[in-house]
Amino acid sequence: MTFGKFVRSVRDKRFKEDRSFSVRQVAQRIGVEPSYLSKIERDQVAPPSEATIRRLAGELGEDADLLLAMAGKISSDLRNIITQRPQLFAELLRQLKDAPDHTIQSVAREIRDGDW
Amino acid sequence: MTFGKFVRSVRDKRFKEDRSFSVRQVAQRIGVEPSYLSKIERDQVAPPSEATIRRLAGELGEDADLLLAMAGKISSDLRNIITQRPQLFAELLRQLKDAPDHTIQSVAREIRDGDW
DNA sequence: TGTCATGTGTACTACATAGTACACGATTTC
DNA sequence: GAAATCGTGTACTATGTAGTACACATGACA
Repeated sequence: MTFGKFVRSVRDKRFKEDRSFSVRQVAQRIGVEPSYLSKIERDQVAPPSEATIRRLAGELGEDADLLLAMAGKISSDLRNIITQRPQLFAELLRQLKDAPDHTIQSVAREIRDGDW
Repeated sequence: MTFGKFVRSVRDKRFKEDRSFSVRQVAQRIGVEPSYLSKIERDQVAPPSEATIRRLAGELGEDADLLLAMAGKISSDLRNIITQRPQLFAELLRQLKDAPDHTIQSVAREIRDGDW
C-alpha cells in the first residue's frame, strides 16, 4: 500500500460518516492546497514534508510514525536520538533487524520498567 | 566538531605520514572534484551525499555511521530497518534515548547471543 | 434550474541538494 | 629555475523538494 492510497482510504472512511473530511476541507485544515492533497492521494507527487505528514496524521487520527514510514521518512526526533550515539544504535538496530516483534516489545518494556 | 573540520583533521593526520592523502588525491579516489572536497572540509557547503560520505569514510578509515551522523544523516539500511516496523522501533528508541551506553550495549549483546 | 461543493488538470515557483569545470597563486620537487 | 603539485576562488548546472494558483467539469440538492 502506497502512502497516497493509504491516506485516501482512511480519509474516504472518515468522509462516509463526516462530510467535513472532503479533500478540500482536510486540505484547508492542514494548510495545503486541495489540488496538492489530491495529487498526494493519487501518488502523482512524492509524499509531503514531515511537518505536513504530521498535521495530516493528526487530522486523520493515524499514527504519525506509521505515516512517516510509509513516506520512507523517519521522525526527526528518532533521527536525533540515533545521531547522538550512531555506533551504539547502529549496532543495536542491525542486531534487531530480524528479531520477532515480541522480542523488540519486551526489550522496550524492560527498559521502561527499569530492569536495567 | 563539524563534519568538515573532522574530515580535514583526519585527512591531515593521514597526510603527514602519507603524501597521497592530499585534497586532490583523496578527491580523485572518491570521485569528486578537489575544489568540492576543499569546500566540504571548510564547511563552505553542506556535507555530501550518503554515497560520497561512505567512500570518504572508507578512504580515511573512519566509521561510516559516525561520519553520517556528523552530517546529520542516518544510514539508509538503518532507515529501512525502522520503516519496516516504525511503531515498534519508535517506542524502543524513545525508551533508550536517555539510557546509559552500557545498557544499549548489553541489550545488543544479549540479542546477538540469542538470550531472547 | 441555478448554485454550491467536489475532485482534479495545468502551469508555475522558490529553495535545497549535490555536485562540475576551470583558473589562479603559492609551494614543493627535481 | 622549470615543472609538477598543492589548496582554493568563482561561476555554473541538473535534479529534487515542496509546494501555490487558478480554472474546469461533474454531481448534489433545494
